[in-house]
Formats: sequence, C-alpha cells, structure tokens
Amino acid sequence: MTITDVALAAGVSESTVSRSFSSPDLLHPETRLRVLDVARRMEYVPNRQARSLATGTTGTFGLVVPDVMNPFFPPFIKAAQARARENDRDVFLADSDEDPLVESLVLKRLSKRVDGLLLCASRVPDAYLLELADEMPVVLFNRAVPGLASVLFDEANGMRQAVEHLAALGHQRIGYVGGPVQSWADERRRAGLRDAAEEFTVSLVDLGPHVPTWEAGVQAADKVLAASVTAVVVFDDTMAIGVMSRLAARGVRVPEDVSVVGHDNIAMAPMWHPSLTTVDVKCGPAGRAATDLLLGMPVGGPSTQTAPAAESSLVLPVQLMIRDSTGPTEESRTPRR
Amino acid sequence: MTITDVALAAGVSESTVSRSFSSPDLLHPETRLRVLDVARRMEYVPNRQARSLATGTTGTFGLVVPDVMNPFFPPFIKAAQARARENDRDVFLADSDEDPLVESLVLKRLSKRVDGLLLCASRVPDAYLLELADEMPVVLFNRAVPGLASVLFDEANGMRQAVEHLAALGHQRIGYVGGPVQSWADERRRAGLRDAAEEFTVSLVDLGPHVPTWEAGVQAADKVLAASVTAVVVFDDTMAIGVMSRLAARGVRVPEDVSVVGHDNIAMAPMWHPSLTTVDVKCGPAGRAATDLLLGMPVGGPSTQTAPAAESSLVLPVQLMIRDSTGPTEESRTPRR
DNA sequence: ATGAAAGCGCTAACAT
DNA sequence: ATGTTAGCGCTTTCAT
Repeated sequence: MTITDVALAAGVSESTVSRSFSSPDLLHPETRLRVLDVARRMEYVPNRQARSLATGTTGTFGLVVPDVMNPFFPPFIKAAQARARENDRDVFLADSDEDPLVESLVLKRLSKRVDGLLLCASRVPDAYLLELADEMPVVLFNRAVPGLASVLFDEANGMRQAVEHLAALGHQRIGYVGGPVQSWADERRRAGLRDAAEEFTVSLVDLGPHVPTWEAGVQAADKVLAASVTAVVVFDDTMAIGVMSRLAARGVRVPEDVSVVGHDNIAMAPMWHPSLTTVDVKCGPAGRAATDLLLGMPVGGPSTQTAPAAESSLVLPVQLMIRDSTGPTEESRTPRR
Repeated sequence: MTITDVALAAGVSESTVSRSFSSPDLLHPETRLRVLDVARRMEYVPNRQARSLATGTTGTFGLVVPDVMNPFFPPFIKAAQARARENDRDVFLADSDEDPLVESLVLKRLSKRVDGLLLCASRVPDAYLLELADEMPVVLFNRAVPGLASVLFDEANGMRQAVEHLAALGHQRIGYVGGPVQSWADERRRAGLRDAAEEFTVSLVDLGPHVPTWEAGVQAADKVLAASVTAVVVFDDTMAIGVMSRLAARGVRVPEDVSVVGHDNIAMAPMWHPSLTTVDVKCGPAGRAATDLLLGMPVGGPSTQTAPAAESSLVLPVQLMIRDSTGPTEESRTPRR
C-alpha cells in the first residue's frame, strides 16, 4: 500500500494524498475526507522512513538514561514515552551504564536517527553537549549546562529543607553520603548542604562519593557510624535503604541512634520500615515537562537558535517528606510533661 | 555528507561506496580500505532512513512492556537494549500501561517502523499476535502462544519448589495471592500450584487476581488473614512486600504467624526485613536470550516461516531462594533437644 | 571487481 | 485547490 495506490484509487494526484495527511488545511475539506476515507479502506499508512528521507525529520527522539534499573528513572521514562506517543512520536531508549564513554558512543549513534535528544543525568562534558545541541534539540534532565534547556529539581532547597529539619530536631553533626562523581545533582546537593549547614550552624561531614546502589549504601553505613554523626543525608533512597539495612544489622536504631534522610521518594521509601524521610521529587511530571519542552523545539536546527534556552529551563519544586527515619536526638528529646 | 560526496572524493562510483559498507566482500580489499578511509576522514556515516527506504529494513526493533515502573522489567529492558546495541540496532521502547487496548495500538504504530518485536508479558489475544508474527519476527517474553517463539520461565517448577518448601515446613493450608487477569504467567502459576498442592497434599486457597502493585499486596494481606492460612504464595515480590507491610501493621509476625513466598527476586527482595523467600528468575539473561532470538530471525518475513517457532522457545530454569520470610509452622516447630 | 541507472515512498517547490 | 516534477540517500539489478 503506497501513496500511489491510494492516489489511483481516489482519482487524485499523489500530492493530494500526501497533503491530506501532512497538511490537511491546504485541501478542500471534501477532497481530504474522500481521500482519507479511501486510504482508510485500503488500510494505507504513510511510510515513515520514506517521509524521513523527504523531510529530514524522523518522528523519533532519543532518551538516554544512566541506568534503567535505578528506580529513579522509570517514572521519568514512562512519562516521557507516553507523552511522546500522544504526540505521534516514538522513542529510542538507551542505557549508558553510568559510563560517560558509553554515553558518548550512544549519543553518536542516536543523533543520526532522531529529531531530538532527552538526556537524563548526563555525564558527558558540557562541550560535548553544546556541540550536540548545535545540531538538534536537546533537553537535559537533572543536569544543567549554561545555554541549554533543562528540567531540574530545586536541589539546594531540598537540601536546605533536610538540614533545617534535622537541625530543628537537635542534630548538630550531619553526615552526607554522596552520589556518583560527575553527577550534577550530587554537586548541587553538596553546595546546598554547605550553605544550609552554615545557615543552621550545624557541622557537615562528607562521607565521600558513591555509585548509587543499595550495596554502596550498605558500605557507607559503617562510615556513618565511624564518623559519629547523629544524622545522615544520603544521595538517594536506594542508598539510604542500604544504609538503614546495615545500621539495623549492626544494632543501630533509626531514628533513635541515627536519623536518615534520603532523596527522590522512590516507591519503596514509604514502604520501608522505618519509613524513609526523603526529598520528594516528581519524576513523572518532570518527564512530561521535558518531553513537552523537546517537542516544542523546532526540529532540524540547533536547540539554541530560536529561544534562549536559559528561558526554557525549568526548575521543579521539591518537598521534604518527613517520615519515621528521622527523629530528635537523644539529648534534644523533649521531656514529656 | 552523502554517499555521493564520498564517491567523488574517492574517485569511485556510489555503488562502490555503498558496497564497501554493506557488502565488503564484493570489493577488492584495497578499494574497500581506501573508500572506508576516505569516508572516515570525511566523517561520513550512511543514512539509516535512506537505507531503510531502499532495503525495507530499519535496523530497529520494538520492545513493549506492560509497565516500566514494575521492577520486574528494567533488568530485561536493560539487557535487551544492550544486546541490541551490540548488534548495531536501536530499540523503540513502549509502555502499554497494562492495558490490552493500549498495547494493540502501540503494536499497530510500531509494527510499521521496526524489523521485529519483543513483547513482554503481552496481554493481547493469541490471534492478534499470530497475525503480527505473520508480518515480522516476534519474540514473546513471559507469554506463550502456540507456534510463536518465546522466552519463558519454568513457572510450574517454581510453584512446585515453593509448595514443596512450605509443605516441608509443615504448612497444610496455603493461600495464593494472584496476579493480573490475562496474565499468562499467573495462569501457569495457578496450574503449577494446583498440581503441587495435590502432589504434596496441602490445600490451596485462591485469594483472587490483583494488579501487581504494592497497594494491591497491602489489600490482599487482610484476605490472607481472613482465609486463615499459615502460608501464602504471592504473584510477585512487589505485592509480597505489600502483604508483609500490612501484616506487620496488623501485628502479624512473618514467618512465625504467616510464611510469605514471593516471585521474581527483585532487587528489594533480599533487602526487606524479613528477607523475602522468593522464586528467583533471571530477567537479564532472559532479555539477552530474547534479543538474540529476535536478531537471529530473518527480517522482512513472518517469524514462523523459517524455523518452527516451538523449537526456538526457551524455558529458563528458576530457583527458590529460601530466606527469612518462610519458617516452620508453630505446631511443626521441632522442639530443641 | 566496478559502474550505470532505476527505483524505494514520500514531500515540496513550482505550476496551473 | 490540485497536479507535475524533481529529488531525499541509499541499494541493487544489470552491464561491462
């Protein structure tokens, strides 16, 4: 079933058939309807790759994540592909395995086949991204690069809320179990923590960078104990759960002995015992917003040419969810009256 | 950079350039090398969509899952896309939202743009899948249809191991918290449980079908209690954790009062307290195997024509992981000597 | 072993 | 408002 078949059957030219699909308003409504009807009857569907060749667009965009298995990303992925489909687009998914090298390879491959790129927590250098954005629309998620469009969370505020909360509970020495090196979010959170620590006059102990896995959390727990802090902020919930697991195994009570704050509010956070106090970020809405941003950009050109990308950067609010894993320190515990 | 540019620069015809990429062995090695060198120097990369038009293949396949957010799928997705990339393919990801209607729509869209389809736990009717497989390679995961290639787990054996384990612990009345209706895996497990219950002479209580979410597990927990069983097998780990959460909230001890067995061995299973006894299935290897199966099929034709698909169906072994959520019943507890 | 030429199915000027 | 025509970049007979 090609456009020619339909044209013949409908007694019109190929252009007319083409137009009744691609630019309906250029046609007499009656003609369009008739053609569409014939097409439907013949089960004709325009051939995407042929259209690609002719137009230079693909109706496709690329979605790159560091690790599909990290529960932080699936809500974003789900929302992004849903939004894409609603706009008649398909999405190539690629996993970079948390590796900048793999990521750059993936990007090189994909960039030839898509109209735009949605990059999650990208770990490649700014320059590389700027170059990419010079060829096609690029939207960053959880990573900022001056001049590029991005969807971010208000990391500093999240950390401020966490520290404020812990300080209010009487904690004076707070540890930070860091995330991956090269992670923009981790950098931002470190900065946010530093500022907040100063603001609320608590001391901050850096427990180093980690890959964002449960195992790394387990490993970090011992460092938490060694650092003799009464509270710890952890890069993400997965690690926070690892920390709590190990703490429990060592007979340390949460929150009586150590308070734990996570980040992301993944599905498991409220389910864990004790339920995890965490910075709630809305990944679904973020995925939707990022996709809309991308779809709103003119295809075929640099993502920077039309709108100043800085304008199209979105900072989503975050909210500390206070649950059972944080509590007052022993000393500060208010005596019952 | 088009093939013409390279041809001009290398002083050969377009055909020669084309061949040096697509059918290297048809060329004089020297020519091929020279052309390839020029191409590399010019940063020429063959245009996929143009090739698509000419050959009718796309270098792409579709991966459809019911729910990206279900932790069962990410390992499969990760492995599949990795394997695809290793074979110079890209993958379209689509989420069907556990909805057969959405799934069929997605399938209709994708089928025009891919060389093959990898369908996870598909919920559409057999006939629909057979029709699809008549047009292109199709591989099923966690779903069997006579005549179609699939990658499955040995569901019956998993359930047999679970029941055998529980029976050995002295349980005589076992509940089953079922999975989604329309789910092939759920049907198989039900059948496996029935057989095993007979074999080990225990009675089985059907606690009904559920959507595979934590919330559904929470909800099912009360039914578990009402059914006065001493052990329960749950469709998947996510639900099993929901069951345990609610059980704990109601003051019911696991495994002292009720033993719980999950399915899938998701990352969270060993982390939960008590750690979850579960049927371990290898989703990563399954994803790899399924992708290999798909890539091994001749593109452009029905997936059934060459090899009898039944032959190309893979049943992967499963292994019960015994952890803390299962224990002997109070009565059967061996007295200390 | 290589070249010439005819498309693959569609879109987009350019006519009319 | 619709038809004509010339490609988009590549592959693939068919020649040589």
